[in-house]
Amino acid sequence: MTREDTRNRLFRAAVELIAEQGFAGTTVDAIAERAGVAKGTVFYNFGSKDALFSALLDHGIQRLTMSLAEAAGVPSDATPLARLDAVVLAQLRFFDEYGPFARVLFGEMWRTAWQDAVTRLREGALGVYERILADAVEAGELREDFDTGTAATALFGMALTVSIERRVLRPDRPLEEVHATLVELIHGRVTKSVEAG
Amino acid sequence: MTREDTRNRLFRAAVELIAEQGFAGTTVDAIAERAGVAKGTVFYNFGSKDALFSALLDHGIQRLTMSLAEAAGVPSDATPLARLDAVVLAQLRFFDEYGPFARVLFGEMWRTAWQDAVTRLREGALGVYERILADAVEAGELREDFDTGTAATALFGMALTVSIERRVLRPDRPLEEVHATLVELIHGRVTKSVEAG
Amino acid sequence: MTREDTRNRLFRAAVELIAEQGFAGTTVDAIAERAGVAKGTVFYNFGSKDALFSALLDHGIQRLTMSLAEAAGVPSDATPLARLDAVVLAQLRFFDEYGPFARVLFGEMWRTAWQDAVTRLREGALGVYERILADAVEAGELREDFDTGTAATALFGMALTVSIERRVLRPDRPLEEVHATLVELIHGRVTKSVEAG
Amino acid sequence: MTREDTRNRLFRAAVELIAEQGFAGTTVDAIAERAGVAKGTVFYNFGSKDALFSALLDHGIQRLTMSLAEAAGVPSDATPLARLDAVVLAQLRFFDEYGPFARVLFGEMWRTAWQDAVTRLREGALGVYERILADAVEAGELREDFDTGTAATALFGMALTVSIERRVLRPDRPLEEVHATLVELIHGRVTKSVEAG
DNA sequence: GATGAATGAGGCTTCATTCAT
DNA sequence: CATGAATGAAGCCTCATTCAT
Repeated sequence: MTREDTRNRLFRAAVELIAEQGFAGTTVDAIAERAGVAKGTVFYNFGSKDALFSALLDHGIQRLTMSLAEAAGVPSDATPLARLDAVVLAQLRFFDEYGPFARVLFGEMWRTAWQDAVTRLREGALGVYERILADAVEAGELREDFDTGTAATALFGMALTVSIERRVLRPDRPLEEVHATLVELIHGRVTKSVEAG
Repeated sequence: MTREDTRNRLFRAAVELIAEQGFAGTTVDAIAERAGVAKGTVFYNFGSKDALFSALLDHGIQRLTMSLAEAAGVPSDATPLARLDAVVLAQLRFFDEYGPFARVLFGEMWRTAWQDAVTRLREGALGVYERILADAVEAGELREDFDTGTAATALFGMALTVSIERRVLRPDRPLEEVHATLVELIHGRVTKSVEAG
Repeated sequence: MTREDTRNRLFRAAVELIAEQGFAGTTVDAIAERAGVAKGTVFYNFGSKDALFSALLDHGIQRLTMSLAEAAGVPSDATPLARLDAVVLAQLRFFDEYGPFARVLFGEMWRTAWQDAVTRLREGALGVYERILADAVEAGELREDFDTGTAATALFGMALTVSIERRVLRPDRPLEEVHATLVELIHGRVTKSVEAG
Repeated sequence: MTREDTRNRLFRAAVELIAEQGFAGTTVDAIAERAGVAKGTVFYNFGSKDALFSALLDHGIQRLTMSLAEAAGVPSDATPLARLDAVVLAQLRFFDEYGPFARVLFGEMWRTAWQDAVTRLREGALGVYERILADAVEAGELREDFDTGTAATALFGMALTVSIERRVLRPDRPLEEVHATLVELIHGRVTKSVEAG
């Protein structure tokens, strides 16, 4: 499957380069060179730089969604809270493994050009968070009119921002410690002694 | 002060356009046109497109830092927790008012080109969060080795992400409700009934 | 004869597309697609895009020449003038049937690249006109030093231009009316009343 | 007027090159080089290669129309027939002087891309012919239902084709002889002895 | 005979920057 | 102080052609 091989190599090269230098800062020349093919091959396989990026976004979002969804469902009888922790950890792990993609998502996602991708992200990754929160509402753990949409975005953005900052400024910090801090934050340990006091 | 006028108009035009189309997607031509001046004037006043953007980032970060710092300090005798809420509200308000800037920050901040700006952001805006958390540690409200740096980033990223999403997808939602949701999240209301149960 | 089939389909596709978009505006990809074959097949059968076009021009010029020659010779004892009318009608009919070819001829014939084809056209189609005019000279119907070459070109260009314009702007107009107008023009009806007066 | 100078030089260079090699065969690089400016200047002044060509077509058509109209109107009391001869001569002269333009017109005019230009040509240059023929109809020199539109196209195409052929194959032939031949053709000298006989 | 993935030279276009006015 | 015409490096993209299957 030569064709598929070529596409995959281009994919990988594009993700890496765009993560390093942004979409605009990455030339098709560079992508082709890193993939070890001629420039024309990029266009033969994807039609345009934009289309390549779009396919790339789709692919990443799909993988991210699957990772979070899997974490959210195992074990299926866990409390919403436990599942929330698992999803946050899954998100941190995903961006740890596919670090470049986090940067891409962060940097380019809000361009109006990729609104479709944003929609898919909302329905996919954010949807996982939102469903857990909705379960918590249903289970009586959150008040009826809790804004699960905003909260889902907040949790996702929190993990995303922390992931990027860790990569850029403190790559040596263990993932588990970061996760512990976030969990503590979410679970209200911050206010515990205050409320206790 | 014609000079200052021109600079301000260029500033505003640049922020708006970069927010809409990103840094790379914004041309100096477009900035000049929206500001109502000739293209040469941009270079006469700022030297280069990068320098304009850099000045713009600095300005925004400085204002943001001041907003957060002010919120953090009034009233000075409040508990760390109350001050944290106030800072989150201040951040939401800032991005509500200077919305385009949030997008700029979100999209371009992590480019290696603007590392200085990131550093200033850390020392400024994130510093405000971090100091409050440090106060909480000192006050015994958080355990000694709590990672205030990561938590500060998480809180900042949470408010930032929510601000942008609100502007893009739900601009009619009252700011206060969004703030209430975030505060609830941070304060552990999410887990309350669970822990209570 | 699969081979011949393929060649014919490529021929038709090429003529149509080149007529619509010109030689340079027509891609080998488009020709292959319209012919329903793979791109490589074009090169397998014709060697190059230029060679395909060349073969196409030759074929068209040969057919055109045959059409005109046939009209010029039947009946063989007609006056030069009657034969001229018949040739003009034949040319109009030819371009009515092979309309796209007229556009191709019109648009690309004068490129220095296809000088050979022009030569063949001169010797063929224009030659038919020229021979009739020469007959008229010989028959004393035209003065000895009448420039039959220029006149042949003029008559040919007249019919060609009118053919194209009819296809583009007035396809509903009956061919016979167009022919009548041209004949009237050539035969000097334009000046008749003047001369009569 | 540096700007206008530049535009004019680009104009001239473009006409020459496009006449020599066709629109598609002419690169913007070549146009810029012949005009003695940088490539970017072409786009600064005309926006695109297409726009340059469009402007060029417009300009040529306007000039051609003016030349023909002038010839058609002087002297104003001449018979329609005399004015027709004058217009044919004017067209030959125009293409003799602006020879390259004839090729451009001939080769590119029928592309659907330039339909506007074709419309202007019809209303302009062809209109001049048509008006004279209409005058002839009104003056009783032509029958009432004579198709002046088709005849105008025929006369125009005749002169156009002859002009190009002369440039390509017989540039030494005096213009006046060519004109004489065409006039003879139009005026029915071809048929004279026949009708007389 | 036919295919279609891959190529790479070459084209059009963009745009930050310069500079003479 | 400000202008805007001009620049040219650099980018995206097209497409005729090749070749292994």
